[in-house]
Amino acid sequence: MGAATTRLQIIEAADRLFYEKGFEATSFADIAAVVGLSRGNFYYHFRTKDEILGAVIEHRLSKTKEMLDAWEAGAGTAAERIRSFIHILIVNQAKIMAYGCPVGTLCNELAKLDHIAKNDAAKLFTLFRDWLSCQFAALGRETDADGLGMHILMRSQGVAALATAFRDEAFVRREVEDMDQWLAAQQPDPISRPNTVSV
Amino acid sequence: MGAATTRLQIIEAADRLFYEKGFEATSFADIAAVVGLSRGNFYYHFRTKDEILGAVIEHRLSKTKEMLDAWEAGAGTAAERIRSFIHILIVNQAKIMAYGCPVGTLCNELAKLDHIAKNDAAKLFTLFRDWLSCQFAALGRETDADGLGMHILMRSQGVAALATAFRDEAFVRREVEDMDQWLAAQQPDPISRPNTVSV
DNA sequence: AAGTTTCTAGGACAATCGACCTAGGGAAGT
DNA sequence: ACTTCCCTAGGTCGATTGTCCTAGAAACTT
Repeated sequence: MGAATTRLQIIEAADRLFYEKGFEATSFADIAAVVGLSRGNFYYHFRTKDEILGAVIEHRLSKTKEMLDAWEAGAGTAAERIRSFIHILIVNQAKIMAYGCPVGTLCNELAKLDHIAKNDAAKLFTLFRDWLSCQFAALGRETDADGLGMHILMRSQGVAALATAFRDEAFVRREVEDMDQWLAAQQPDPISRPNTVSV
Repeated sequence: MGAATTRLQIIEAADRLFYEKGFEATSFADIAAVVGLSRGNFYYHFRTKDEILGAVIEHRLSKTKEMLDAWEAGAGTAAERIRSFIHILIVNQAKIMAYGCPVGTLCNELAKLDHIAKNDAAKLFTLFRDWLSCQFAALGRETDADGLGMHILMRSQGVAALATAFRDEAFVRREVEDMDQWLAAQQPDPISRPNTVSV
């Protein structure tokens, strides 16, 4: 088995464990046990825990970028793409109710630890933020696209947090529906329409 | 110095450290150092870490209950009381941007650890949930009071999560203002008005 | 086939963790 | 004065942590 394969296996195992157990609560031994490696061999691939964390964040960034690019390449409208984002809460409901949002919980843990990589983890949020901003701009809301994107991001974070605490499926469904309705009610910004722009 | 005093000092130190560093990342030694106790003496007051966690949660529950009761006893309207809750995000902005919401982050950590006390921590949310539900009922929204309360709770959780990740004061202000406007737009439920109730 | 690089296994390290024990200080009551 | 009991200090325990080292197997090159 190639080193690249083993490395990827380690990253994916660490990715899952960091999500399900938390970064600090996951030990070298935990990851090695999942992949089926000795702790010594493990050290060959990653020398420090921070190194694994960096690789996991990078891996998540590229996976997320891939997902967003795939949505972008799809045939739907900008509104449909935003709906795809909102409905992550439904698709991943079981995991979110058990462990929360992978991005939000990691950022929170690293913030508390005052970890060097806390800003890198926040880049995952920035990825979603910029993508959402793009979609709202495509919807004709160039003026407040970033604010609208942050609003959707904020709501999905809030739903995820309460879903973990209360484990209430009906609540998640209700709030997702409310977000859908909110999105449908968003109209193109009149200020940005060509005929109203002051030239 | 009385034992009760020492015990309270330990609880308050643990409360702060659990919030700022996280439950797992806080050690016996950390708490003892803050209070100025030896680890041995510490053991006299609390035998296990879970015992401290239980005391901290209980302490937070009673402090929160006290705060909500004080708001309830105040002279304002139900809408003003709800606004008091929303504006926690402004009052505690600095700490929230550094460490997130004390309730949300603790619930998340305990959920990941699958800790025995995770449901006890969630009771802190229930406290806010029930109180908010009461306020919306007093506002004339008996029918969907719980849903509206959960909505506000959800939003404040979302704002706290993104505030920690982005450290953007303007975002917090904007979203708090949006919540205020949303609240002001809530009208009494027509179904629950006496003249429309079917008797 | 020989040599060289890549990968793996398992042990060892100091440090820290939660947990536990015991000896003694000190105030209170008799 | 003396006993009793609440409180404190410091040491110790095994387990686990992240980190590191070395010997050897496996794979590739020539």
